Amino acid sequence: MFAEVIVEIKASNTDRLYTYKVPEGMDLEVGMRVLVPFKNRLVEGYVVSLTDKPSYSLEKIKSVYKILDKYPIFNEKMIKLAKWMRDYYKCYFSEVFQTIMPAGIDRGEKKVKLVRLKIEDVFEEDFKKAPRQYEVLRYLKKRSPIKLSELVKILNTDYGTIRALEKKGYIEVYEEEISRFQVRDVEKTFPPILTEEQKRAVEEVKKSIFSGQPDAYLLFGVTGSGKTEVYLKLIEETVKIGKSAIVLVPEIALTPQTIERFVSRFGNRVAVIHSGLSPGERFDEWRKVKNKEVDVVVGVRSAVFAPFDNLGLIIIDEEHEATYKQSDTRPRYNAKEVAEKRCEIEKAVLVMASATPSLETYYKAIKGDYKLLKLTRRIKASMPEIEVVNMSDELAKGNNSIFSRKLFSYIKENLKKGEQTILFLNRRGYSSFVACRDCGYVPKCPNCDISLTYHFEDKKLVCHYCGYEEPMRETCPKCGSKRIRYMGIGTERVEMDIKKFFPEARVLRMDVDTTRRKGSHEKIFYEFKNGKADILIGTQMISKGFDIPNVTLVGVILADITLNLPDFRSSERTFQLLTQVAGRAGRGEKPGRVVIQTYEDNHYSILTAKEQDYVKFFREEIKYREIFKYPPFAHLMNIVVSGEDEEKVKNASANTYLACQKVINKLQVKSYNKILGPAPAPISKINNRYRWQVIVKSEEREVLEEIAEYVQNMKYPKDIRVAVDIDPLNIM
DNA sequence: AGCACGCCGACT
DNA sequence: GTCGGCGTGCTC
Repeated sequence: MFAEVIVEIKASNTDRLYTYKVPEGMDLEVGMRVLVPFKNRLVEGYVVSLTDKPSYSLEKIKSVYKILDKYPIFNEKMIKLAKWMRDYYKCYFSEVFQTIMPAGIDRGEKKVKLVRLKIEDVFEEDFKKAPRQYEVLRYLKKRSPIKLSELVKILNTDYGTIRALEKKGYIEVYEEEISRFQVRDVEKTFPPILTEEQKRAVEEVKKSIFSGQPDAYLLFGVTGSGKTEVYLKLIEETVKIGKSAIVLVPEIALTPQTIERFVSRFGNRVAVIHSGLSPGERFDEWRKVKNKEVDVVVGVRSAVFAPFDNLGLIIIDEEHEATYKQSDTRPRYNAKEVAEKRCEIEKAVLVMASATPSLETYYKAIKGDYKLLKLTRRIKASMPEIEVVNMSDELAKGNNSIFSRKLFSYIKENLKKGEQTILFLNRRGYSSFVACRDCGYVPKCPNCDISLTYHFEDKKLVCHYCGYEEPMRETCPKCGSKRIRYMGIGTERVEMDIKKFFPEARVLRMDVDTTRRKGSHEKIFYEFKNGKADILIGTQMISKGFDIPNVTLVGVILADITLNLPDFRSSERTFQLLTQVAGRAGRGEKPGRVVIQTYEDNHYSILTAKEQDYVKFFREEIKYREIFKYPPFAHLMNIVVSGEDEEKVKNASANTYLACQKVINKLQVKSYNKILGPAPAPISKINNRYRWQVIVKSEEREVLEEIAEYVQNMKYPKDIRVAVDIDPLNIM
């Protein structure tokens, strides 16, 4: 018997199958990890298939050295998915396997040290000089075995004492595997009665689930229309026929409140995967799935690889969210595409859901590639009233505060009525940059090409890219002037101004700076939900999953921040963000209102968000996409060349450009294509590395794949790095 | 002649 | 990725 193995080496010329002999008596299975001799050392590898006839000259074939797993970690379907990912994202097999493998697998099962009494007959006189040891033995007579850590804690003794007893042979210290599985203690809830719309959606998808037809749906439902309830019902149906379900949720929406909804319905049959898990905990959740202890996984991007072998349903909540795309590490995959492929392989049903679908998804839905389901009405409440305020008018009327008169009076009213307010601003810190009024000097990060953001609380200037910090000086370091101007606003500034104008208000702020510590996110959320504060100020982390009935006012402090980013998706992002934030208002009995402050009150993103008309936004935006050949009418590829020597980076990116052209000429591409650049990336230096980029547009993804393959195998100077992202969601 | 260094290719 | 082979060029 021979094993075809992918070796754990990240290089293009080793990214293929190697054949090894399976020694007599070795119980090797497909999907296991092995240690194999490679050249003159041992490397880790993944067994992809077993065969009788080797595809390599027999005399050169070596033998598998060792099996690393007790059971296979990938099944045939996952290996098929891995192959697809390798071709589709143009990366190495080993990178895919590493991605779909649970982090922490080598940590193995968690072990606990236990202490057991070996000799029952213990005489006090033997321990005249060691009373503490005697104490331990006396306790063990009552309770044995016991956890070592517990014993030490209870008797307030030390490990030396234990070791001494072990040496004398009175006790034994041994290890035992434990599962970190804790039984959750939650009240079970029962499904509410569904609305007609919800029922219709459920019935439709149910048909596909039952028939095993790998259909893909877009569930297009306005905020507050009860999408989660549809998920829960569909999962219930899936589990009923003995299959399992995966629910993908964006990180920021994976709040305790969301988890609770799933857990209260499915109890302990749910595993949760979020980014806060340690590798060991991650592995535990993975193992629960493997051991069939759960039927449902709720989790972030990587949960799409949950090792179910009877998958029936994948749900992607907030389908439009960019977090589903892995942009920093290879493979630069999109969990949405992977889910679609996995469903195809497993004959499972895919349900993508959003109140503001991505242009690509909605386009496919109306073309018929996805089945479109709609939820048009809110369950409890009506849609909130949205007003747009032009901030230049405010300025013209002599109001130079960051609050319009309208928003100001609404906040005041809400405080009086005891109702809650959410203020949204998608930028943290106090001011986005500072400038000297006299010489115009703007402090910049020495490592990155970006101005420093002023953080008032710790009186620091901070780089939001590399984390560089320096103290805020009172005088301009260049000309010594004391007249410093604070440009642009952040959440910290909003908080300060609210406290200034409404000293009686209880205020909370939620952004990266206030949620750095574990659990602080939950803490702030519950404090606000339980009415311990009147106003919550935050960045986009407050735009999702917040279902708080007493919130009747939402203020968008400045919508233009997202609108003016140098990215063709900025209109879409703005519309989505505004709709999502607005959706936080008036979710209970009381009606909600929303005030959007902006300098561009005629922009269609803002106008359609005000009207809460997604379709209208879509029709407007799709026109631009077609004219400028952006997705969904073409695919993009971003190639970022970086290095410490700017000249070398510039040269390398020029060569990259030529290579792109060469491939396109060689392929004789007739469809639309365009190579943009080379040009410095929008942030032209990060962490002392200069960055240049080449962007390629093509109607055919295959063209981009060819280029990606070619460029990634090109020879570059050794300090130059090239990062290729096909179908990027972010081209900064 | 002896060796440091960098490039290239192979690895089952 | 990593090791060894080999050519180049410098030093003893």
